[in-house]
Amino acid sequence: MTQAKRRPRRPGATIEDVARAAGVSRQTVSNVLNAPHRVRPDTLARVTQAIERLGYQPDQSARSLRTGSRRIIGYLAPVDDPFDPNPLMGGFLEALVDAAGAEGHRVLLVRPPHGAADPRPAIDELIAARQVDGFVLADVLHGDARVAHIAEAGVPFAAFGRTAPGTPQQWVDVDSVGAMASVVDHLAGRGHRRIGYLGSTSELPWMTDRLEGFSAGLRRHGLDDSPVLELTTADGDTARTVTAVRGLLRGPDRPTAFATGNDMLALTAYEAIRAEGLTVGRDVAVVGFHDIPLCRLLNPRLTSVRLPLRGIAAELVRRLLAQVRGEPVPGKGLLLPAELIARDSTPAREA
Amino acid sequence: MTQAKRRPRRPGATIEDVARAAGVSRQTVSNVLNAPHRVRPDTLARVTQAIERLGYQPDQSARSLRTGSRRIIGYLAPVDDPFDPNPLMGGFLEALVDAAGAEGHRVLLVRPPHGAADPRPAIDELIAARQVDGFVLADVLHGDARVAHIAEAGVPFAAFGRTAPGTPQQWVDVDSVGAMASVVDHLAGRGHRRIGYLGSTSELPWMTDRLEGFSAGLRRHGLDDSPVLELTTADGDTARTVTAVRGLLRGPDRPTAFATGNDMLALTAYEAIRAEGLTVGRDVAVVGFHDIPLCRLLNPRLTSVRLPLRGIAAELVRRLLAQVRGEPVPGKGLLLPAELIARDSTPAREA
DNA sequence: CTGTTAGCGCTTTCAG
DNA sequence: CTGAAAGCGCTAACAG
Repeated sequence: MTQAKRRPRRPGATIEDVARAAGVSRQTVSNVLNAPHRVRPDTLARVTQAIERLGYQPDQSARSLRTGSRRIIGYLAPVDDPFDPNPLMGGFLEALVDAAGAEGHRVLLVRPPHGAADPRPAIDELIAARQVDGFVLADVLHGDARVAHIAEAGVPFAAFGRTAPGTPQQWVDVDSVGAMASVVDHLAGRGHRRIGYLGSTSELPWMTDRLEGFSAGLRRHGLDDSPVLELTTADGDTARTVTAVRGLLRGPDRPTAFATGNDMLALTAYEAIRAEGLTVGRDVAVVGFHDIPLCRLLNPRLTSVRLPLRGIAAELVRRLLAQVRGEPVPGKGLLLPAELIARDSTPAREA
Repeated sequence: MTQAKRRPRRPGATIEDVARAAGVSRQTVSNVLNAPHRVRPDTLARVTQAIERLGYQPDQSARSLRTGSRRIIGYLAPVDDPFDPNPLMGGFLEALVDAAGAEGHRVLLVRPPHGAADPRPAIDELIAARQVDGFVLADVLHGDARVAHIAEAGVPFAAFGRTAPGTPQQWVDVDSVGAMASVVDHLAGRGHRRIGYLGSTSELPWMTDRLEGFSAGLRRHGLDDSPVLELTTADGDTARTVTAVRGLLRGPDRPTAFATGNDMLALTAYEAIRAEGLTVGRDVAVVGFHDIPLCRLLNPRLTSVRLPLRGIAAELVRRLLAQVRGEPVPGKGLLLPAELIARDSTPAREA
């Protein structure tokens, strides 16, 4: 009685319970779980059945203590930038949880406390308490302080976004250049010869990549000496952006299509086009970037570039766990292609 | 040497290292951490210093194994509905991580594997592996299967959204009725007498609450016998919604303002208003709901209702941990007020 | 192929 | 107030 009182254990079955139920010893049960091939088939069946019946699962804390593997991945979420609403936060996180789950790992969310900018203490705590096997980072920039810190601590990680040359090249990223070039392909294929680009002044690598891809696309189609219209505007200042786009639409060589750096900018383009009395899609085609859910709700529905989030997540998990397990890992980063989702904002044009 | 080889331990310091460094025994170090008052001040100082110096933190697995407390909260994320983009996924999750962190807990993400609809196996695994102390659920509906399942398993939980009468009333929710009534207050205060409502046909409780709050607000201002304009349309069918709203705007008693069930519907209202050649804000005021980042980017910037996500998260964590610790918990749910953020889409009107 | 033994790092009685 | 001893549930050596 006192003993029962003393352990406030949840009704969870222990390995011993299973062993007793199956008439074997603890270690046999352990073997069934961790090295099934070393157990005789009939014994295995009996034990497996007992496991099922009792709903047994090893206590992860005990297992971790013993093996050193936590089966948990720490996810360092980016701080959401309200001006470039992050498609990652929704879709990528889901993809990451799925990918980790497929490998028997869970995802623990890490964020510096509200107000604190430096994520390193939060990272250190997790490492010191040995709560994670490694980290996945999103929105990684070249000189990312988090990467440097984690790398120095000698903890495995994998980054969504290219890391600096000096640090481990454990990253996966979207081929933004190629993606934006394919946007130009798409528009050129629909007969557009004057294509504007609506980007952002931000120096974020993916933003500069998109502009670069746009230029490359124009060149590929011999449009680089046709009126190239590049417009970079201050983030968040929608009204000014609308004005600028309207100016372009009134100019002599009015663009018949716009490629944009993200879906919100595409929305701004919609507004400017309408303000000029033109019809989006028919008069001026628009392509967004990110393919956030909003795209399907706009009128006309917005053609956009969908990031391969599931692929990225899977690849990140694969690389991270390879490091954790001490398996050989590719020493180079990986670039994944994005996919253009054609919708009503870029209709096929009459010849 | 063989011994060193055999344990692939991360360089983390152990309690023994600290004890040795401070010249005390292990248990004294443990006491310093878990019962500081039982340690002599000078000893405490010496040990604390050693802890700092070594960057020591208790191994969470070992601690969990011993105490039974995991210091981890499982978060059951809602499956994101593309037609009612969930403001929770971003803001609420951040708020939850913060609130949990303030109580020394971390957040583990739970989702059924991609494709699988039933979240219960995922929940059961977590419980059986004793990986979490309890759950926080979001987007909880009255007859929520997850709640029933977790409650039956006898595991502590706290829900964002009201649970059914039969189940434990461990929930926190937004006062949607009051919030929408205050939207009417806001509009009535700006002189509007004919206010339309743009909602959704969905039977989601918060949506019906918003409509109810709208009606209550009208009544409060004696507007309930003025032309009450309620419009419920099918989710996602933007084009049809625009048409319907345009119809209202052409009618005899044209509304001068719209309250809407969410920000995307407000965006649809913008579109309809413009299509009628009217100006949003000046001719027709619009109020959204959720205050997603988009609100600040629209032109004019959208007045919207901001959910008290931080308050909700804090209260959920408080209630959950009270259960975990066996402290008394309030047997009733809690309703928190939302806040109206006035912007340019509802300008003060000239008399 | 199965059973015995030891110990991961920590907290918690219980004596001193 | 501090030291010794036990054991949480599990896995990995080794012996049978």
